[in-house]
Amino acid sequence: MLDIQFIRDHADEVADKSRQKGYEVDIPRLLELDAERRTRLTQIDVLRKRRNDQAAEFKSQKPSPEQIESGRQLKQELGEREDELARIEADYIQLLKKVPNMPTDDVPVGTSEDENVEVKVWGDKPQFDFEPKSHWEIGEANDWIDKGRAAKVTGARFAYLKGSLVQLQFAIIQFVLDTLTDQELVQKIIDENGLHLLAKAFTPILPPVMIREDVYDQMDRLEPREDRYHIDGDDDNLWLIGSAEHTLGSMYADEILPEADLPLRYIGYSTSFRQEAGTYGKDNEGILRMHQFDKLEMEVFSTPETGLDEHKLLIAVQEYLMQQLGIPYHILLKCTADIGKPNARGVDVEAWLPGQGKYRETHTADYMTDYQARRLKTRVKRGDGTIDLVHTNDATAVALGRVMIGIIENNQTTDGHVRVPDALQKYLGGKTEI
RNA sequence: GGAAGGGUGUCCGAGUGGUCGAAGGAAACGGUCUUGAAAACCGUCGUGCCGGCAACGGUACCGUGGGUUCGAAUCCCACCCCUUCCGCCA
Repeated sequence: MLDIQFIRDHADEVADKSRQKGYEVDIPRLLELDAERRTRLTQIDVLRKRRNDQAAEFKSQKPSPEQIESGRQLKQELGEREDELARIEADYIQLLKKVPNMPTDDVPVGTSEDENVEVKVWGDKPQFDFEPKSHWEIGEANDWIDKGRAAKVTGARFAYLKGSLVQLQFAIIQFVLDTLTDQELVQKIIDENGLHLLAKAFTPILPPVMIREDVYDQMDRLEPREDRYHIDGDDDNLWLIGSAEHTLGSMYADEILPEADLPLRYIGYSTSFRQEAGTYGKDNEGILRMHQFDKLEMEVFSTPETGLDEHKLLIAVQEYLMQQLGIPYHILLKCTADIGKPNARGVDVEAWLPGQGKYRETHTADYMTDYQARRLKTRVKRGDGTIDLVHTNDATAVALGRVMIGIIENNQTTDGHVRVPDALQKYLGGKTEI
């Protein structure tokens, strides 16, 4: 949610930028409701003061029947006014929640993901003296991926992963955890990128994979619901998370953190669940688009001043990991239409997939400024005693399925095996090929 | 699932109808003392909203929502969450 004071002060800008992000919000109507709400609130405060004064008077001397009657009338009027205000406020909040976060100045304006801007290309695309295969061809040949039996048991977009592919997944997990918990390495990445940040390692964390509806909504990630899985229960209102971000970013809701504790950097591991609504027929082969996939996710809580640098740190970590794994990639600065409602800035890393002959998204980095924190009420108490909303950042460290596709397709050998990236060999018992 | 207890400020914790935005303690911040530090002592010390240039004033908030009352942290109802014991169980 955006700060109403900011909207009052920058009404035109908010309307413009909301439109650029693809959200049509009636800002004049919102301001009208805001003004109405404030007028009513002032009137109600006057009535409340009268009630409080009266009550203070009655406590010292017994009220007469007439005084009790006037108090009763006051209560009734107050009740009516408060009901009116509640109705106005409900409309006001509903509209306020629709206003998206404002993009930072360097976010390109665009109307679809086609207008994302390529800002960097890394790595040489591998040259093969044979026709490169897709990951599903290699996966099936090696008995690593069984979608047929998964379809029987759970339906489309599920898979059994087997054998060496599973060991590869655990090797990547261990590699990433070792990397991000290494404070010296984090320091090195910060220094190399000229960031002004504390060298603090990431804390590994296993979050819940279910989330309460109210918290999901506060994170501003409940919509579109068609892409979420709801869990039916007698008295639970739980959803399956679509990303570890959902339960990581909300963990400090309603808390005021001491500034000395920041930044809080987490590396979470969890399964993610997505209905993939509206993707019928898209990416049906292989394991690129699944209803269920595992992911290592970074989440950072920071002061407002360091939020943007933390965002850049997360992108730098993504690059470091891809380079260590030797997967060619490029980076897209996402345009206004593609960054997402709570985002101020967003970047995608896309891996080169020789089997498909194109780049496909493997990572995303989202900078939310204080937009999520405002509704979650996650705040920081500064050294001088003032209270501010924290800034939140989340970013993929590794989406296991998609990164494994990158490894399989880029490192495939003539005889249909896969070369293990140097960085992972020690986690696979020294194996150089699977 | 059964039984009991409980949710109060950054934290711990008192408070069963008006004198309570809330005792006391801790932490934090400022100061005195000290060569310095610790200790001791003094002081400051919740958040949101509305109005105001500001000092400040008003109002709301004691898990959430409703109710009773002239008046609710305190009484009633519902819900959420936590703890303990029993049952079941990876």
